[in-house]
Amino acid sequence: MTTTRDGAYAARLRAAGLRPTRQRLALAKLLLAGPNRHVTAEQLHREAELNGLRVSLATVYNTLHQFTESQLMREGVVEPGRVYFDTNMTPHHHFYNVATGALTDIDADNLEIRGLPAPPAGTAVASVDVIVRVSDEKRN
Amino acid sequence: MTTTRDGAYAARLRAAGLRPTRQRLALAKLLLAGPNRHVTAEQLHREAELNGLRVSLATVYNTLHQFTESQLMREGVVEPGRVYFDTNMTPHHHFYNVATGALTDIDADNLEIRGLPAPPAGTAVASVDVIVRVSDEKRN
DNA sequence: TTTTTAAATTAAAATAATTCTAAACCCCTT
DNA sequence: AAGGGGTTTAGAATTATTTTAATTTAAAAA
Repeated sequence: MTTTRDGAYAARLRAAGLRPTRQRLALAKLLLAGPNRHVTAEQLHREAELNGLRVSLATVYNTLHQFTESQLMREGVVEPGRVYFDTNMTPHHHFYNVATGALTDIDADNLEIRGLPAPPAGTAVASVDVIVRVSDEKRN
Repeated sequence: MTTTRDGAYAARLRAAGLRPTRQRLALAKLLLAGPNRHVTAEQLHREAELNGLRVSLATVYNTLHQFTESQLMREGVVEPGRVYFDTNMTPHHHFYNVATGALTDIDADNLEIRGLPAPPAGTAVASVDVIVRVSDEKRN
């Protein structure tokens, strides 16, 4: 009965077809425990090291991409050079604070976009991404 | 009366506070004559050379950024690594063909977004960007 | 268990996109 | 025509990311 002594994250990784290695498990825990987050590879790498995990940056990149392919998270850009990985897999959009770089989720459920023209001939809409750029108010 | 014998592009550059140098004039002509376009620095560089203009890639980057600062065009990203410069200065959004990379403008006038929540405390909306990802239809 | 195998990890090199540097150049004013 | 400061340029440097080739490790086979 001690055959499959496995954590919940290991199970999720296996379900995604990924072997639950030490580094993948640790990164999954950092990313997927607690609330949704937006991270860069560099940030996650630093965070991992602070938590005592020794991983190369290349592995962080690999892992983030694999997680993205496996639908455990998704990838996006808000402006040139600002790539982030997002653990929120529900349909949503973003507020993007141009001053701080902070991203805040906008639930797609309450958002309605009307007046969208037909997509170019021969194509069909796959997804819609809304980025609302915000800046500090009161500033003149 | 022959004092200001200047083309229309030279005038636009001057108005933007940019000296109408040979390369800036040539790039402005390539970019701003004809219909609106979406280009990468690399593309514009190649195009310039095909048209007999000798410019370094660094100058193309500089020029595109200067034009962007001067509101002659704007800059955007659709996915990591895909940065483009857009000569359409009217409020608009984009269809993005993920297969071909093609961008098509969506006039913002007819588009309505409702249900947007209040921006994070202390911030105000600066702009909204909608990217509609499309892919070839009929594909299964 | 031990062995085997294929996948995962790593450091380091490679690549891609963009920016910087310092020197040469050119637009404009005088 | 000349001078000066902005502009261009080749090439080096930087940043972010990917690849490589060797080493390690998880899982399957023996």
